[in-house]
Amino acid sequence: MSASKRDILVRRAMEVLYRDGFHATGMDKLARETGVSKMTIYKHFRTKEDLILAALRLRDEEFRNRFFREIERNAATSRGRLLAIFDVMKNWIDGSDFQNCMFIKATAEFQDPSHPIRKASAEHKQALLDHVADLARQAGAKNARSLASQLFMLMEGETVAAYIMGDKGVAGDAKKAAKVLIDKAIQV
Amino acid sequence: MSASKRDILVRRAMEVLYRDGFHATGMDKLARETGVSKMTIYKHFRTKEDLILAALRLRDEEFRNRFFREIERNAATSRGRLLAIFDVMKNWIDGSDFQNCMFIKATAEFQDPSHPIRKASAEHKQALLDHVADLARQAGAKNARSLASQLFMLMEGETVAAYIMGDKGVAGDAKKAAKVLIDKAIQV
DNA sequence: ATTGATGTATACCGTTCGGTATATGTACAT
DNA sequence: ATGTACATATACCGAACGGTATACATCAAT
Repeated sequence: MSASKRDILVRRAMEVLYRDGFHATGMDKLARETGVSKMTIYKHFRTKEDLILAALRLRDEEFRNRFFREIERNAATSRGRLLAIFDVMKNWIDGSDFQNCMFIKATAEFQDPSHPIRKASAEHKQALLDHVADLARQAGAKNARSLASQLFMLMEGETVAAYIMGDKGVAGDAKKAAKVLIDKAIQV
Repeated sequence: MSASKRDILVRRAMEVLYRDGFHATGMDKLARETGVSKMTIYKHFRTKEDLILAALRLRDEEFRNRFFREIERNAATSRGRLLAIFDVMKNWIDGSDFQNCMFIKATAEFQDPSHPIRKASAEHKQALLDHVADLARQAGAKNARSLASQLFMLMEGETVAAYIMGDKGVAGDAKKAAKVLIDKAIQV
């Protein structure tokens, strides 16, 4: 199997796991939907858990890259980018492939905080938070870590609210709240 | 089986499902942990799904009651109660039995939005949001629905952030953000 | 003491779970 | 043409899944 075909396996597995859940998706279904036989899957991954971890790593990498590249495209200053977060959030939520955050889903399915899947999810969120904190620091916020934490919670809450209640335009309210919090933390 | 024993079954099932997840908890484990045999469980509930729904109904009722009773106990005015939400949130998160929101977990495990479990979860969140909106209206907020939506997202984000990252004192930041948003929406 | 009704424990149903042994393909070197 | 190395399809493993048939225990009425 070529290297690129292995990538296809992980990518398709990621899509199926994101769409259908982790426990609810069996290895037979993964083999069927990725077009790679179970035997071949197990050539590359020792266990289902290892495949899930590879899928999460791919998701983490792609999501963060796309997310922050989009933000940089939308605003030039650090302060502008803090607000642009919520434009990008809206685009994500409005997109047809939005199905909650994959890491929130993963965390909800695996109960042990020391489980590798839980650790990978925590690291993903920490990386997001750290990036927001960097922006806040660059923008000259009085308490950058606190502002970042506040905006981060808005992001997470917006994601969950949009998914559970079926949107209802929460994105607008999230951005309004973000603007108030940013203005308060970064006085001109 | 007495009526109260059925209540015990639902309560214990709720605790186990909340702790271990929905797909990861089989009927054998539920029988073992509730002390009620499978046969007897199926006398009262046609399917596992029906039992889950009963557990969610119990959780919804108890959580909302406790949550808002606690808020009323903590503040007298509507405006004070909007802020007190985040003290009660902190108490919940700091409690030893905090394991994320049961409805966020349920939503993460069941992918079909029209599934009864998803509907029950959406209704729970809608009821919470409505209550917050009532408080905002009573407090004389300029745009009560929008303020409620913003505070609601903070609540959800705080819950998820605390669970995924293992707290790290997000509650303090959530309350600070809430105060700013409330002050902005309710001018003295 | 015996009967009948009801509640429950046990053992089982077919299916699917994560994971593997094996047999068949297929491509290439000789 | 034939041997060889490797990818894959199939069929299978024991265990656990959601759900049920059945045998037994309990107790009230006679």
